[in-house]
Amino acid sequence: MSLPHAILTALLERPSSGLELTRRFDKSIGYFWSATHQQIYRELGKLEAEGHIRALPSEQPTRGQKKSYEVLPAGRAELARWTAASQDPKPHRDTLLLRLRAAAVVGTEGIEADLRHHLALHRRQLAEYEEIEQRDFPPGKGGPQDRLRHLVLRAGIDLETFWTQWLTHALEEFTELPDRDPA
Amino acid sequence: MSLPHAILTALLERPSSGLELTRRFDKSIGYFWSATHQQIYRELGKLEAEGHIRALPSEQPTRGQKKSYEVLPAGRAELARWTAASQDPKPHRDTLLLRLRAAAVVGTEGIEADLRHHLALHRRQLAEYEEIEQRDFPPGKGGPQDRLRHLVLRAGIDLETFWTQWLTHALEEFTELPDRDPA
DNA sequence: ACGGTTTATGCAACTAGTTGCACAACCAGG
DNA sequence: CCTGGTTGTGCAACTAGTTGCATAAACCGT
Repeated sequence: MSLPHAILTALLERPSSGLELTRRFDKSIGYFWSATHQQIYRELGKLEAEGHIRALPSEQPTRGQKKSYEVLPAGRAELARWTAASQDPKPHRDTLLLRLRAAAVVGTEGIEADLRHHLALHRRQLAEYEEIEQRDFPPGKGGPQDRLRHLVLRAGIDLETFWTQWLTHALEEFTELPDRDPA
Repeated sequence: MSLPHAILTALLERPSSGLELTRRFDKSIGYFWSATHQQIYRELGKLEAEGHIRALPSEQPTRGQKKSYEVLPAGRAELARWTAASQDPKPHRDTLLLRLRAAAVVGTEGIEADLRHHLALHRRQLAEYEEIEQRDFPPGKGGPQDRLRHLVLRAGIDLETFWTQWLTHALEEFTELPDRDPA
């Protein structure tokens, strides 16, 4: 039940069309809640039907015509309600760790290359986050809103840092491992 | 497409019935790939139909009768194939970070209590992992299989460590925050 | 031998997310 | 002007995971 609230947050930050939202998800909110454009369009339809958002009345659009949305008071209220309500953390899932565990049983064939691949991706993401931090959060100032957003970004940075370190360590272990199949 | 492979791994480690699997998922594999008993039963049915596993022929069971499964060669081969094949990491989703971002727009009401709740859960999980580490991975020895499994456990420990630190830091920030609504 | 609890398996319906494709408008270049 | 790429919206079908419930046997006290 998070996607509609992710969209409400994004729309409160700035009213947008479906595609604009999709792009903004790709490089901001999507870092911790990704969504495809189809999910977003479907959800926009629902939110509009529920009276949480409305299309900006600039022109009446048809297919292929841009359509922007803004949040209505009911939508803001719903977002505030959801934000304040406590939620149990969903168990997280990680395919790579699963594969490593499987590798302990059926052999490590092929995994090392993939560890390198993941390492490269995490390094790239880390660099991107750090760039954003330098651009958007210069040291020492910013109101409460900025403090919160910075906190979220820090989580991203620290997570990526963790993964690059862990993957580096894992690769070191691999070089020490006898490379025969343990099965 | 990970659940069947998680099950194959678990069954290779030890043949089990559906409920035994469910319990083992709750306190081992489920740490990074959780599943409910319904998912597991459904998947066991599919895996059996595909010839990847078979019911141990101890007795012919009906409803309410324990039924254990073991992995067939075809199942082991499939697991090896899947383990070796490279996969793109799935984007991860985190409701708490999303809520924090929403809080920057609609106010921080109620979130602080939940941060404390999450902190408690992560601390508990961390303690559990560390207990497992002491019990199952005494320093200095172990074959390649143990090295790999320890590596996976380390990822869990380091992740929980990260979260406890980040949440602690976040709570500190909160005490410094003016507690009025930024909206 | 009965009734209640626990153990164990399973179906059905639902919710969320993904994939593949269709289609309209709009914008260049020849 | 028409053709082919890009932008933007959207439907339909599929896959994965969750929730709620049904059912059967086993075990246990009285």
